[in-house]
Amino acid sequence: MHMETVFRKSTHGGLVKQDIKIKASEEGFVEDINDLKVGKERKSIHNEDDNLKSSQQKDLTGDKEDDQLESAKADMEEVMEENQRLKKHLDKIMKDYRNLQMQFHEVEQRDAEKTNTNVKHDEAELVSLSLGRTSSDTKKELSKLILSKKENDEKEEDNLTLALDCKFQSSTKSSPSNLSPENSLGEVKDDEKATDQTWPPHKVLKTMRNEEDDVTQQNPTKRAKVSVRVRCDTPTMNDGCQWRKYGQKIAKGNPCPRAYYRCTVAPNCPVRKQVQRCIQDMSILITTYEGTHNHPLPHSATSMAFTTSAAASVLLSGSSSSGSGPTSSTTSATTSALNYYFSDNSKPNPFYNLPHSSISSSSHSQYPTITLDLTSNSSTSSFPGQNHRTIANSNNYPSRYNNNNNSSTNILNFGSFESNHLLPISWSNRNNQDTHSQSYLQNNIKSAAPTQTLLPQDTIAAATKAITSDPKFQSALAVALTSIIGSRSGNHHIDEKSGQNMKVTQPFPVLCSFPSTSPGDHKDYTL
DNA sequence: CGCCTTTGACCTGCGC
DNA sequence: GCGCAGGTCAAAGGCG
Repeated sequence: MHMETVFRKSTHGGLVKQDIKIKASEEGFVEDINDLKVGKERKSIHNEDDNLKSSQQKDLTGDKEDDQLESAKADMEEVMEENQRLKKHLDKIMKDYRNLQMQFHEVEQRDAEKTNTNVKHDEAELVSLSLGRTSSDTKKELSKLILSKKENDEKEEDNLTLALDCKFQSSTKSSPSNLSPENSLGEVKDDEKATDQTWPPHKVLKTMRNEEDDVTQQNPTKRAKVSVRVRCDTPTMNDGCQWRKYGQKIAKGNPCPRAYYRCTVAPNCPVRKQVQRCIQDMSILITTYEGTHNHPLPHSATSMAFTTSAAASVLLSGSSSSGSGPTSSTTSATTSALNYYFSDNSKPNPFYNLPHSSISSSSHSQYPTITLDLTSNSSTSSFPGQNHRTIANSNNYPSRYNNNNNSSTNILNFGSFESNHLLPISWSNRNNQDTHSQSYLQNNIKSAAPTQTLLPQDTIAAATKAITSDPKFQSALAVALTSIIGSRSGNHHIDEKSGQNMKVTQPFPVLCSFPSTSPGDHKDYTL
């Protein structure tokens, strides 16, 4: 890995940054920040053109030429200063990258020692997480990082039962089903099938259907659920997939019926979702996804799938800290409640264009569940009485999603993010299937922001420090990085056989704002 | 006619 | 063992 910075001197002495690249191809990590070129360069060039013209009319205005020369010099200095700032920015990025790499190597070494003794035991415990990316050695290593970190977490917290197994299969071996971004939702290995599926004779049909689910057998005790809360006037949230309603129930505590949908994109797809109105706010639609698609996803569904898989990865990687009940960690300050910001730049969408959202997770129920709250705003909470400005338990959530009182479902809303840093994620509607919508995931964990004056700085610093020092946070971070890197490195063809255009034709600009341990010193990573 | 929704019955897990 | 609640099945009917 080395950084390559090329500065070219223009014919008029102006310093033009031609290209800045971080070459880390051996790690599969290539960063191109050509876009960092500042407008002042253009301004400089423009002024240099002016200088040319003025030189031709030298005999007319000598004083004017001097002024222009001085202004050009001033511009040059500005450009150089800007370049220095960019270099510092790059240095900071590289420094953090090296730190992560060093941590990775350390954990990898520890993992290698443990693997020999714990492989068989772990395989039965692990939840497969494949974020729908073609793999490279980098991702395998990163998955090892996540895995090993998870093992460390398990050692630290004996009660933990959830583990993470990122399976990045090689591009030559991966099947289309494994390329589905939603494949990360709590997939478990087949070896658990025998113990988990003991059907009575009258369940032959169900058994046959489960056997047809060739990709996965999902252990109901470990598969993750991803609940998405959005403001939506339509009966269901259009997430791009095709669903067939197979049931409806009045759940206790909520007069609004809960509808059960099954994915009909593929005949044997095990993915199901539940849709229910929030009792506290009928405009809020709660959609809970469960299971793993065993088929290529329509292009319009990949965004939501990616979002839910990322949320699930956060849940699975950080479930130990956010879990509730007897298995929950007591380190409530390190609760992995991250703040996800979504917006949509491809097409205005009243439902998805929600720049401020939050996620929370809980595992008090049978399945670990993560809730993506896309209804909340940093200034206006969708839940009466819920205060997002504090590190508060979201006990005002509907009881189904947060009926725990053990501080296990926390929301850390670290305030709003500057609008120019917001990068969008689009959950495409069927209406724009023909357009190449860009999917952006921005995973922001805020350390400090000007808008959070209501939150004591020491509280912010303590919480931020607790989170960033939490190995589970690092695991979640690694998962996010893995998915991001994978999405960029491959221009991945998710579905080539079916002819669907699943190719990500544009880069995947994701900006992660990683918190530092001191307020006001957060680092921005443009991936 | 095929697909989808509706809806009551049935199954299963869990708590008491 | 019983009751409750959640989840699923499948027949019936609607709709394009």
